[in-house]
Amino acid sequence: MELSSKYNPKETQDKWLKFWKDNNVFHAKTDLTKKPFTIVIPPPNVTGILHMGHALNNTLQDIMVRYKRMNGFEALWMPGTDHAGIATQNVVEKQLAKEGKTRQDLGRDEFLKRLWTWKQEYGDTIISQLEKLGSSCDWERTRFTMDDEYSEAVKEAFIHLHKKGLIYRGERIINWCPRCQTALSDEEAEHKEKSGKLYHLKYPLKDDPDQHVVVATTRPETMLGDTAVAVNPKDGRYTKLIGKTLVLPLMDREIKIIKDDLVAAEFGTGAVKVTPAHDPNDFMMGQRHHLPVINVMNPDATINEQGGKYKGLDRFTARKQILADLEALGLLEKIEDHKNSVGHCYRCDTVVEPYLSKQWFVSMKPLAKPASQAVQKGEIRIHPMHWSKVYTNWMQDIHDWCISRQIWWGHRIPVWYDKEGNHFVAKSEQEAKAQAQAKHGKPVELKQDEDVLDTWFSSWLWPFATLGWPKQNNDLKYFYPTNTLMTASEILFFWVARMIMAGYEFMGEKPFSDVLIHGTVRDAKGRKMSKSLGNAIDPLEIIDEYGADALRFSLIINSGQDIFISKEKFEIGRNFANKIWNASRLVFMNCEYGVKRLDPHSLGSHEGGVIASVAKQSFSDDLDINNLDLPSRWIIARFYETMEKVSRAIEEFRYSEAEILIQDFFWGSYCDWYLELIKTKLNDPNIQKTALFVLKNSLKMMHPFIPFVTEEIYSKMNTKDQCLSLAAWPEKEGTLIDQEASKQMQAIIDVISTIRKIRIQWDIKPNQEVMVEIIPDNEVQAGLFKINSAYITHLAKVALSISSEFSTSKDAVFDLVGTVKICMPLKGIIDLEVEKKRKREEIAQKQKSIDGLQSRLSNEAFVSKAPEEIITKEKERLSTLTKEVNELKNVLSNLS
RNA sequence: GGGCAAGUAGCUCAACUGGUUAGAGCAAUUGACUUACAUUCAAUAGGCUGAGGGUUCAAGUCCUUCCUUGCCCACCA
Repeated sequence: MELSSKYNPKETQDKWLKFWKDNNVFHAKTDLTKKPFTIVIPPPNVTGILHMGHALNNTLQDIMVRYKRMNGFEALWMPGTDHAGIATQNVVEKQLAKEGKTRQDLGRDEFLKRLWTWKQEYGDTIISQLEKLGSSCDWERTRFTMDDEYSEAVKEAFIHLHKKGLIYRGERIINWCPRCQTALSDEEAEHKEKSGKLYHLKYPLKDDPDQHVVVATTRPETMLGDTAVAVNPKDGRYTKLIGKTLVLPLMDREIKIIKDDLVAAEFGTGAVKVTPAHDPNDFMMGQRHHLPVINVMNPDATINEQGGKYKGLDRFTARKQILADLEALGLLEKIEDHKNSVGHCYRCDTVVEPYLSKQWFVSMKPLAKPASQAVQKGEIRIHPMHWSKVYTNWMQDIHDWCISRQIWWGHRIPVWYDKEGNHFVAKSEQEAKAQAQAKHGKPVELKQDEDVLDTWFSSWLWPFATLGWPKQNNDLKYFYPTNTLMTASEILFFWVARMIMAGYEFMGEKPFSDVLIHGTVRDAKGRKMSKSLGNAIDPLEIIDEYGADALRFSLIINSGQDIFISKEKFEIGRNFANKIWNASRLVFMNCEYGVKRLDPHSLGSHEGGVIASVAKQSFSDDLDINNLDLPSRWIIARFYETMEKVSRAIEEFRYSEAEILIQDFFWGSYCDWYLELIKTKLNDPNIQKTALFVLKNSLKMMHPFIPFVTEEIYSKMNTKDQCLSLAAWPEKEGTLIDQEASKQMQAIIDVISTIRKIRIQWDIKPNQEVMVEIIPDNEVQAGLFKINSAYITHLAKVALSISSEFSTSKDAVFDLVGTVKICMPLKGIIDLEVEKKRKREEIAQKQKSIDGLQSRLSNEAFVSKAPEEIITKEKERLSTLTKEVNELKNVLSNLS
C-alpha cells in the first residue's frame, strides 16, 4: 500500500471534531470533587464570520482551557454569540433594501420576525467556524444574548439599577448616526482626523448693520439653530459688545452676545456661535444662560421646518447652499483649512451628528469606584500590566453611559408610559399595569418605550448571565467567578471595564481574576487586517490549505505585542505538524511496544511491511533507568526540563515562548538528535520504550497548542485514555531523571556540533576506527572528493549511534573526541587541508576575550566590589579560554 | 494637549531582580537523496542594542534629555 508521507490534516480534523462532539468531551459539570476553571468567550457577533482576530483570541483561550482540563480542573469554556444590535439590524436592512423595502414598510413585529429568521439561518455560522479551530467549548451550553433566560437577566439588571437610582432619562446631546438613526455611546463614535474647513461668518449688529461680529465654525449649517454668540469675558476685543443684539443672517433671528469662560479667546475669532441643540458645549452654555434650544435637523440629518427655506435639504447640501447664500450677502468673510477630528459611526462610518434627544443613561461614577479599586488592589490583574494604568485612567473621568438605542433589534427597554408621561419600570406589561393602577387607582392604558438597550448593556452581564443569573443555581455557585478573560484591547472599555462593574454590582464579586489583553493581527506591513484594505487572510482558507493546527501554531508562535502575519508564516505550523507526524511514523514503524494494531492506511504503516509484529504486550511506562543508554537518559531529562518550562510559560500566559520551547525540544532535540542516534538501535526494547515514552508525553505537552495531530497520533498508541483531550498532563518522574548523564550527553552534542573535518581512512569498513578532529570549517577537500560539512555532522551522528562506548556512557565524551567508528565504507581518503587563517582568527578572537577578562580581574575596584560568584565565574572562564587557545595553538603548529 | 507602550541582525522577537563573548526563528548565501520527513538535513554570513548625557567595578537592562513609531483618552466653535 502506497502511503503518502505527508500528513493530511483535513481527514484528521473531521474525525476528531466528530469524536469530540459525539462523546461530549468538553462538557463541564458541577463536580465538587474537582476544582472549577471557567472562562467565557468574548461573544462574537451573530453577523460575524471568522477572521484572524477570532482565530487568535480563541486559540489562546483554547490553549488555556485544554491545559487546565489536562491538569485535573473541571474546565468550562462557555461559548455564545452576541445579538450585536446595530450590526445585525444593518445586515437585515440591507437585505430588505434589495427587495426595495425599508424596516418601516414591514413594521416592527414583521421586521423582528425577519431578524429572527436571519439569526436562525446564519447566526450559527461563527459558532461552527470557531468549532473548526478546535475550540474546546462546552457547546451544549451555547448562549445567545437574546435567549429568553438571558433577556430576563437584562431586565433584572435594568430594574435593579433603576431602583438604586442609577438609571435616569434625560435630554442630552448625544452622538447620533443619521444613517442608522440611533444614538451611539461615546465609545461607539470613532474620532478620525480629517482636514476640513473653518468658515468665518459675519453676524451683523442689530443697531448697526454695517458692524458685525465674525464667528468661526466648521459646521455652518448649524447656524440655523443659533441662539447666541459667546465670547470670553476677559477678551478685550469684545467687552463693549457683550449684551448687544445680533441679527442671525438668513434666519433674521435676534440673538444676544453673551460671555462664557468656555470660550477660548485664541481660537478662531474669539467669538463662538452657540447652537444648543447641536453641540454638547453649546448645550451646556445654553443651560447656563437659559437660551432657547432650536433643533434644526430631522433624525436623518436633513433640515427640518425650523430651518426655514433650507427645509428638506441634507446637512451637507444645506451647508453648500448656506455658504453660497452668505457669500451672496457678503457675510462669508473667509474659509481656512482646518484639521479636526470628526466622529464616525463605528458600524457604518457615517459622520456622527451631535444631536439633542431624550435618552436613558446609567450613572457610571458609583459603579466605577469598586471596579477601579479592584484593579488597583490587584484583585483583578490585567496583563500586560501597563493596561491597568490605562484602565484606571479611564475609570477616573468616566462619563455616564447612554444606553438607549433607536433601533428595533435588541432588548426593549422595560419601561412603560401612561398618558401623563409617568413611567413604570417593570419586567412585563402586566407588572407595569399593576404599578400604574396602584398609582392612578384605576386601570390605565400604557405604552412601552420604543427604544432598545445598547448591545453592551446585555453583554456586560455575560460572565454570570450565561450561568443562569438571576437564578441562584448550582452552575452559578460552582463556576462563578470565572478565572481568566482573554480579549483584544479594542473592547477594554466597551466590555471588560463594564463587566467588572457589573460583576461587583450584581454579584458582589469580581467576574474574573485575570484579564489578558492580546495584540492585533496585522499584515506583514503592519496594517490592520481589514476587508476594505483587501489585506485580510481568511482563517478558513488557511485551515483548508494548511490545517487548523498549522493556523493555531503559527499564530501563537508569531504573537508578540502585535501579530504580523502573511500567508507564508503558516508554513511554520504546517511543517511542524508534518514533522511530528513523520517522527511518529519512524517510531511506530520500529517499535513493537505500545502501538495499537495498525490498519494498512494509517500512520506508521510501511511499504515493505516492516511492522510485522504488533504489540503483544501493552506498553507501560516501566522504564528502568538502569537499562537506559546515555542518549535515552538525556532525552528523558530534556523532556522533563522542557515540560516544566512549558507549564510555567502557560501559567504565566507566555504562549509563544511555550511554543518555541516545544519546537526546540521536539524538533531540535528529539528528532534531530535522539531519533538520529537511535536509528540503528531500534531493535533494543529499552530504546523503543524510551522513544515511545518521550513521544507519548510530548504529544500531551503539545496537545493544547495543536490538538488535532496529537489526538490522531495518540489514538494509535496503547493508552487507557478515552482521548488525548481528556488525558492527564505528564507528571514529573524524578526517578527517571539523570542530570549527570544529561549533562554529559549535552557535552557530546556540543562537541559534535563543532566537528567540521574528519580524518577518515581510505576504504573504511564498518566498525573501523577513525580519527575525528575538531576543526571548524565548512568544506573538506580531499583529493578528488569533496565532503560537505553537513554530511560530516550526519556521519558523526551515525558514528555515535553505533559506537559501542555509548552504552557504557561515562567516558564517552572523551572517547568520542578521539575516536569513533564509522558505520559505512567511504570511498576516498579525506585528508585535511587546514585553514590556518581561520585558526588564527579564532585564536585572536579568544585572545581578545582573555585580555578583557584579565584587565577586569586585575581591576582592584572590580575585585573588591563584585560578588564572589561573578569573580569565580570569570576566573573559570579565563582558564578555559586560555586552555582552548593553547590547544588551538598546538593544533596550528602541528599543521604547519 | 494628557497618558501608556515600544525602539536590539534585513524581518519577527529573546536576554530572569544590572554580571561570562547580546541569543533564536524567518529571509539571504552555500551545499546535500542521508532506509520518518525536501513541508527535510547541514553550514555561512549578518550587531557601536535609536541618539546624547549620567549612576556603577560592571549598563541592552537603572536615571535624564532628545528623536522615531504605535496605542488610548480628551478637546477642537
